[in-house]
Amino acid sequence: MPARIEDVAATAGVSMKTVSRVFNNEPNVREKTRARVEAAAKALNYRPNPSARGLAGNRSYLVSLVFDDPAAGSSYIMEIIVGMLVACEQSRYSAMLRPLEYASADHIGAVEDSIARYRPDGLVLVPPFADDVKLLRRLDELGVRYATISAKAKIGHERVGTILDERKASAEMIAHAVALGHRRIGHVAGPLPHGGRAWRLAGYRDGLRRAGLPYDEALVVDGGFSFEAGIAGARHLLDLDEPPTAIFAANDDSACGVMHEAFERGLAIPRDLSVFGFDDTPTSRHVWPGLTTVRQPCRDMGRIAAEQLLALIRDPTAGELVHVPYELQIRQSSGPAPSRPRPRPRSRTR
Amino acid sequence: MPARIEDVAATAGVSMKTVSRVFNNEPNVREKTRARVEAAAKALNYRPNPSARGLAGNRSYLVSLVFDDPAAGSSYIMEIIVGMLVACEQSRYSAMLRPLEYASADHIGAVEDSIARYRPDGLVLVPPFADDVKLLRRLDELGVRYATISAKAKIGHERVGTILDERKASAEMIAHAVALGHRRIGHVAGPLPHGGRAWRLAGYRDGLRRAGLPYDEALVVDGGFSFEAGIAGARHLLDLDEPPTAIFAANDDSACGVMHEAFERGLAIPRDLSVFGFDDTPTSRHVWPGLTTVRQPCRDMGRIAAEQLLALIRDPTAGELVHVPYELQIRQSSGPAPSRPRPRPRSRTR
DNA sequence: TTGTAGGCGTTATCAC
DNA sequence: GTGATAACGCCTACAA
Repeated sequence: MPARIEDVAATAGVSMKTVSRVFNNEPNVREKTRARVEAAAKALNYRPNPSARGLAGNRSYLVSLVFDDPAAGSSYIMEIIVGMLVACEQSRYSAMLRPLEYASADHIGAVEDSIARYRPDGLVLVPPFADDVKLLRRLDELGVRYATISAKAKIGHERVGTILDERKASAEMIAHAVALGHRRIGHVAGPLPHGGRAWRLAGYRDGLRRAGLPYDEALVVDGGFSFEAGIAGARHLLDLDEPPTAIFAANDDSACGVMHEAFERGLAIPRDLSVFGFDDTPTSRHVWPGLTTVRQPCRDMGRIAAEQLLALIRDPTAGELVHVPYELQIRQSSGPAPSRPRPRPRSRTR
Repeated sequence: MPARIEDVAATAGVSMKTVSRVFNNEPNVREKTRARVEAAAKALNYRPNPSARGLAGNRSYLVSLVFDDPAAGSSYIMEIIVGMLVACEQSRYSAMLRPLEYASADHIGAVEDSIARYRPDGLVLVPPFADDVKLLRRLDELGVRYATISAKAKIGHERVGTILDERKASAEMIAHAVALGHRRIGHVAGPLPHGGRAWRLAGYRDGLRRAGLPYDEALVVDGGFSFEAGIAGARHLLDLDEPPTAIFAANDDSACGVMHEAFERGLAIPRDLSVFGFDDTPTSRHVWPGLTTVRQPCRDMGRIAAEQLLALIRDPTAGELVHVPYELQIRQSSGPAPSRPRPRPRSRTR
């Protein structure tokens, strides 16, 4: 029922190929012809049939975002995909979501399977997939194009995508804490297989070192990116004989867990404890007090990664790794270090 | 490079059509033949080419989720789409996201445009699109199939999808407040064009009526679904000569705004003010105290809506509107009404 | 600068 | 139950 390229050609009085040229921005079309074709297309409300285009061109005009399923629901992923959609729109591509279980026995097989099924022209990978050397190597073998969104190019496999220097951002966050007078700063680290963990932890250590503060292993607790991990981490740290006056959590969800546990103990934030997060999720603005955290420009990252990927798809030598800026969001969860030892925990205030 | 249906046919010693029949679960294939085909397909790692399938079958095997762009980032949308993906996976469909601006001059045109461009076999609509009579009528005219996710079938246009009785849920929430002794209950209503507003407001009124409490217009403030709207709404309500002892916000984001404003004024929750939300976003668990709210099974809703839509696509007489259950999540933001008048606001406690 | 022929990999039609 | 053949709508290659 919809108009076909043939109809447009007939209306414009040109061949199908000319219409095709116009729609694909190919050269060798006289301006006047181009205008005539465009008018005809508009009159007929012509849109190229994506399936036909894909079949004939041996492409799917599809890029997929590969991420860890448990992260579904996070605003991070949503922002990335919306950014990707922006980039895709302009290139007549579409974007699809592939939540896969990174922890599963054969996550690389799952990625391959997804590729075989949907035949995307390329992938956008976020951590932990973006940090997985084996996966990247396999994709290279298969000749599958991909863009990575990550904290650092680790292995030279990453060719295009975005990089946000999480290590530097974390160090800056620690510097902020130090400037507020904090000397004992705890860290609830990210989950083990996740790239974010290493860089944020490294930045934490950098920050301490630069401030001339010792690195105390007792102040670092293995955590995770979840609210519950934050609670557990805070319990551990606040139960220490000499608890920290500030806690840097590896992401906002776990930072919220830290705040939660502090409140449960009757601690006031930031009077008794300062808390820092990472990601700047909507939640970080919505909690009280507002959470001091690191903003990542997720939507831009998604857009840029897709743009670079599309460039790479067009031309295998094109595209680059783009550094994107982070931004400290100083809110009310961070304040001066208590001058005196913290008061004994009061009973719950509810 | 990947195996084609022809290769599978040759390997299995049957015709292409027979392979096609096997892959599409069509009848008239002997069990033994089917097994042979499946073995051949497995050996060759054959996957049907989606573009070719779409072109030949005059379908796209694609459903798209239409939602209001500003809602991007909300976990609500993310959960819906993940649910849709589950349903799609099984039917060899894929799902795509279409964030559109509902407030734009011609949002119906935008939907039509999106359909023309991507040719989905069907749409899943969430509010406010799902509540838009004009849009639904237009889609019917165009013969476009759709499923709605909404609070109530309003107009008979909705044929398949999910319904969650937000009115009843809201009334129940008010009943909960009343049971805690609250008599003056404020409401920060949702945004005007949004279906959610009307049903949640109606439920609020139902709840009051059933408790024998008067409906006081002064206690209802036009709000929105944003954190900022919650702040503004709370300011208004808490500035009243006789402020409410409980506030029911139309969603969790605005409820967080209410909590924020209460804290800014030095009020303790729930001692001085009880707060209720709607949606059960991750944030509602992460704030302190935890927000009492209404859980919607978003992932199920997405899955069911997609399932019903796919059924409708297969058979125009199939599919139905499925009622899905809500669930009150009683957390710590709701507590007994203060027996005495609220103490005068203290200075900020930070 | 423009046009023609053939094929992409599947499904639909209809015959056997 | 099974198979041959013609679409499906576009793009690539080559020709003019």
